[in-house]
Amino acid sequence: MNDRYDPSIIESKWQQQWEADRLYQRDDASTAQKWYFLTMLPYPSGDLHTGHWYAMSPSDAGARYKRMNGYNVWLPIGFDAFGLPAENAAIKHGVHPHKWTLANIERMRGQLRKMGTMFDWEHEAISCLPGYYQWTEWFFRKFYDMGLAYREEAPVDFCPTCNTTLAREQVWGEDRHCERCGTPVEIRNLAQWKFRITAYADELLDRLDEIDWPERVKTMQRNWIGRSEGVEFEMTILGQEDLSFRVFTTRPDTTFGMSFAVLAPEHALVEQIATDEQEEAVRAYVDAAKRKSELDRQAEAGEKTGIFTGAYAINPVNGQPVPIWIADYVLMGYGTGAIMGVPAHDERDFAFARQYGIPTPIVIVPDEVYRAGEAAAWNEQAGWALPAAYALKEGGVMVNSGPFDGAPWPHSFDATATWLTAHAAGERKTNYRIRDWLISRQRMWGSPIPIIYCPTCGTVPVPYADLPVLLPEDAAFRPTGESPLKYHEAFRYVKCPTCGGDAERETDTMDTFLCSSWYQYAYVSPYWKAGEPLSPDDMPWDPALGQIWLPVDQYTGGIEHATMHLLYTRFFTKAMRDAGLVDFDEPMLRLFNQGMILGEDGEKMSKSRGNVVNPDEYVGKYGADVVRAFLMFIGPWEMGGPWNPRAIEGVQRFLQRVWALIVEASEPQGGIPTAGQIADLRRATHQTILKVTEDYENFKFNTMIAALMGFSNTLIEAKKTAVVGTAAWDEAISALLRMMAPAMPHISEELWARIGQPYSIHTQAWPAGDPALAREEVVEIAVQINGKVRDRLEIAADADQATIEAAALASERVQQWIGGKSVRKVIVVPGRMVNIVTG
RNA sequence: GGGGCGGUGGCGAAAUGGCAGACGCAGCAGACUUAAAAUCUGUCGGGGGAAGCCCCGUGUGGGUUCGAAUCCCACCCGCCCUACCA
Repeated sequence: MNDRYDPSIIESKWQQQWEADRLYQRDDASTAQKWYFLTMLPYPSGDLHTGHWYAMSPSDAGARYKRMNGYNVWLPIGFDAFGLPAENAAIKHGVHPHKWTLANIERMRGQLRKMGTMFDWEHEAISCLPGYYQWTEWFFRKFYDMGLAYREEAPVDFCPTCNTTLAREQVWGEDRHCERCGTPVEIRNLAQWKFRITAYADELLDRLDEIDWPERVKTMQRNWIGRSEGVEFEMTILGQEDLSFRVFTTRPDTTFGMSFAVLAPEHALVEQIATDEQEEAVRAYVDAAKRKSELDRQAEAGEKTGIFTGAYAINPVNGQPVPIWIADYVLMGYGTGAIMGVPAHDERDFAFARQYGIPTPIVIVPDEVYRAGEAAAWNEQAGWALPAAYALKEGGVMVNSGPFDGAPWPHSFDATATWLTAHAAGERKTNYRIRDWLISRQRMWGSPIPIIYCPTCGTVPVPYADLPVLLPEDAAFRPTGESPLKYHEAFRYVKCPTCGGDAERETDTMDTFLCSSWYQYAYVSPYWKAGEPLSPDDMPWDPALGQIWLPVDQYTGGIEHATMHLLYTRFFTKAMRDAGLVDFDEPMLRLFNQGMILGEDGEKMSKSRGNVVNPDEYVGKYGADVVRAFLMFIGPWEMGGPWNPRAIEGVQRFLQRVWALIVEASEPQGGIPTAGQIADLRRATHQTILKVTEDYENFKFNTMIAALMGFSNTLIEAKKTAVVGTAAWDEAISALLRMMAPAMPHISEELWARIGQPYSIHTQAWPAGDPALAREEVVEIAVQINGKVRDRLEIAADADQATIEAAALASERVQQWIGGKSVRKVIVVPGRMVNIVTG
């Protein structure tokens, strides 16, 4: 029998065995503590790539580790199966997206099985099947009833390549490009469906403090939500007291410093207030602003342009008139679309004032300056004062502000806010950067939006009992990328569910991020109530099972979803809670973001760079265990890093050595092992268990593998001695295999069987590390003189400080280095080192 | 412009206030072999020395400390996010 390590034989053998035994099937009856481990579901592009392996195999190891520690672990899998590539394939090859998608899924299932994960295939969910998307539609309908879904005509981002609108979160980068295809987006005015995610802005922000997520993601979400507290108040127009506009500011304490006001070009008041002399120029500016693309506006960020309207507004705090300008640096979409210009205390206003020679009175000075009575020196003639002024908030004091002079931050905010509330129709207001989630997509391959437009009844939601609105199976795809639904008469022209008259169906479909916003719930009981009529009182999953498994305990996935999927699914959960579907607030309690696996050249893998690593090739050559362990060994999981085709051989050698260690007979050793040999072996075993356990807990897979390599090297040495066959030896081998099991499930199962242990290693208990056995008896201590190592001492590990100090000073070498100098100080760190400081 | 992460041998990296470079890759030398592959053994940050050893070394410059890759300040470089949000 050829007894070399041959993964091609053992891996498929055990994969079949596990599946036949339903080893990883979810256990709903267990009394053990449940652990819902979720890794972001893949898009069925057709091939599992290295990135999937990098995300999934450590996740699987983490889940398996938890299982061996007594948890009732569930690791489900499914496919995010709606989306553009399927539609593009349909246009190109004439194959229906449904067929293309399911063929890809079939192929990827095979690849995923070869990874040797503990995925529970019996609860697989595919988002493009009617049994799944009936619930995606049901959620839309539910949110519509709750007032969380609404339709609005507004300027929106449109990707000309994908031929659809996008959510604000899906427009990336400086050039505002489409997150999927990279094309810069255009702005279009369209009637689109939106979800009122802004209704949860506060909660989405505040509950970030409650979840164990990476700070990085939390920061990104905080910035994205962008809450700012301020005051909105009214300004009237000089000579036209019936006209007014409102401005929003976070710095009411600077109102006395207002030297102009600005309206956004789209502001409704613009036409009314422009004076006759200025009217033409204002109209030209507004027209130019309209024509300017988002890109142009970006390109000239910093450079300010604007036009004077000829009108003046009254600053409510001092009754002074200030010129009203139009400028495109003020955005209609944020706040009120109008601002007060305080150039001395706002960088943007300053740039604008500079451009047009507007005065910049200083109204806030540093506390020290005020107390020293030097506030007068801080005026706009002093060039140094202005740059120092605009960042002033904390530690600033109001000056040149009438009755408020001397008010410090934050009292200055409160006092002026109160005054503006009483005297300028003001109110405290919180503004957010986050916008409502635009969910309409002008594409066919997504969940239909269950809405019917009736000339008589208006917008009518599809009745719950009529869900789901099914996608047609005979859609004709157009090379232009236009949605076939628009041209599908049977789909589009329907009777109104209310009046029975002729009506039209909404032909836009929903953003596929809706599908993934609730997939962790869909896994609980996939395709729940498929084929049955639905009602508003339904649950989208079996509530008894949901009680057991929800919410997700550990989530893993890439950082790229920080302000998309991870925000949307949090919103969904809060809306679901308010609909009475769940009784918790957050969908995923812990999150870990793995890094990105790069090509050999250290660059992102891409076909155009030609640096794509095909995992199948390496799995064929080395086996899944080697590929898994190698990906974990590369470096810290959160860091990612380049693929190195040579380094993988080191991991292969490691597994081959472990194989030989256990399978090959040892040279018979005469004699009996010494107590010291046994103690050394057990110490190595328990030290490794403690280290490896800690590393699995913290997802530090790279040092976990390194520790196992070190331990196996120790055992290979020990195999040459008489310890082989002792209880300590058996303990070591058993522990080694169980520690390898989560990361390298096949080889450990095979070797476990070969040493005669009961199937399966994956249902065994995790080895317990004993700190007493792991403790060193004798340690080497470095002796430093003035911080430089001059000697090393072997000393009992439990020696006290005095003993260590005496031993160090007794050393001849140490005395030589001290020379005649006096010892000023001796620092002893037990078990580590001594530092002798001489004078 | 703002925010975040990072910079350690030829390479991937350990070490997060206590002996820098664990573990692995590559390299070098050797064993086995007719030879090669595979495997095994040794070596492997730089400089000096016959050697015991000594000096230098974690992007750069300062600082705190008995002691700094680790903490603080300033700067340089790389990557990611964000961008006129009042």
